[in-house]
Amino acid sequence: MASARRISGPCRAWPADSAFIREVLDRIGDKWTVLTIGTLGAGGPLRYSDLQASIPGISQRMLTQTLKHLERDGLITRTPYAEVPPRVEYELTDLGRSLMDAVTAMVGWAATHHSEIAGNRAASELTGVGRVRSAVSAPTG
Amino acid sequence: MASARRISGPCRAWPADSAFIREVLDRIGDKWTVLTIGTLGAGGPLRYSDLQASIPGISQRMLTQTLKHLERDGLITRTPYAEVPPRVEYELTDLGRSLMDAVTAMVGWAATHHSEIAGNRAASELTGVGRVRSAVSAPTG
DNA sequence: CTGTATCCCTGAGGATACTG
DNA sequence: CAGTATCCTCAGGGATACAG
Repeated sequence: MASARRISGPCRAWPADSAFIREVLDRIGDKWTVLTIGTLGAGGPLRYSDLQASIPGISQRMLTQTLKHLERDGLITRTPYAEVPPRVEYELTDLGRSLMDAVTAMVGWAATHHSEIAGNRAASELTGVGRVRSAVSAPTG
Repeated sequence: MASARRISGPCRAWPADSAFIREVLDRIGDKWTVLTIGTLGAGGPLRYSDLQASIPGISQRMLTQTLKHLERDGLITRTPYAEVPPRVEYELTDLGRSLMDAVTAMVGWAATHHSEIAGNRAASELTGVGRVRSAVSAPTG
């Protein structure tokens, strides 16, 4: 047990214990973050209310929080205009755009394979493969 | 080609309302899923206990659930051997490997930029930019 | 060894009301 | 318009015990 890692069995070539994996997931694993980045990437500078309108279902709380996180990490810029009524515009930085590219790739993968996945899932339903919980459906003796 | 990418105000060019975006996120947004796929991708066929050992911190519940989800979607195969003691091996399918590639790209992005992000975040701490909650730190007025 | 079933707690996030 | 503050729900997921 105390011996180092068992190279022969499990392979530790992957940074499963690396903190930055977690960092990525915290970023792109949040659907609002992805949707926000995608929306900004597609639409150039957008203001708060435009973002809210463009991302169906997002709450003020989540939009604000997401924007702050993204700004904090340097993925977007926040530009307030000292006029009335108040106006604030958000825009992707270069860093943000680079993430956008990676995200787009993921979305591309999803677009390509999601029907296949759906098919597999449907098939699994029939065969009972991969059933997570022991189904409420009693076998009806 | 839809040149209708012109944007005035909110842009709906992004499938922010598409269900399959959500599907992807449900998949790759889960850290255990990513770690599991990564581990399987790096180490060939692995058994249950090897996976558990290779993914620090994962609980039996989560490992089982993750594996079932992945199997159900056709991303991995589950191969039980009728011997004693019981042995079950998990392995990526081609579909799973294709997702692995996309995930690897994301991880690559993270590896490349995470120090930059960390820097931005640290800088933001100093300037107070992007503060999510109104800081406990009273301005010592 | 390979799971399954339960309990339980934390915190993500929606709804709502208020401010500058 | 552009947020902030608060309440409250509910489900993700850890710990644990049990089964084949």
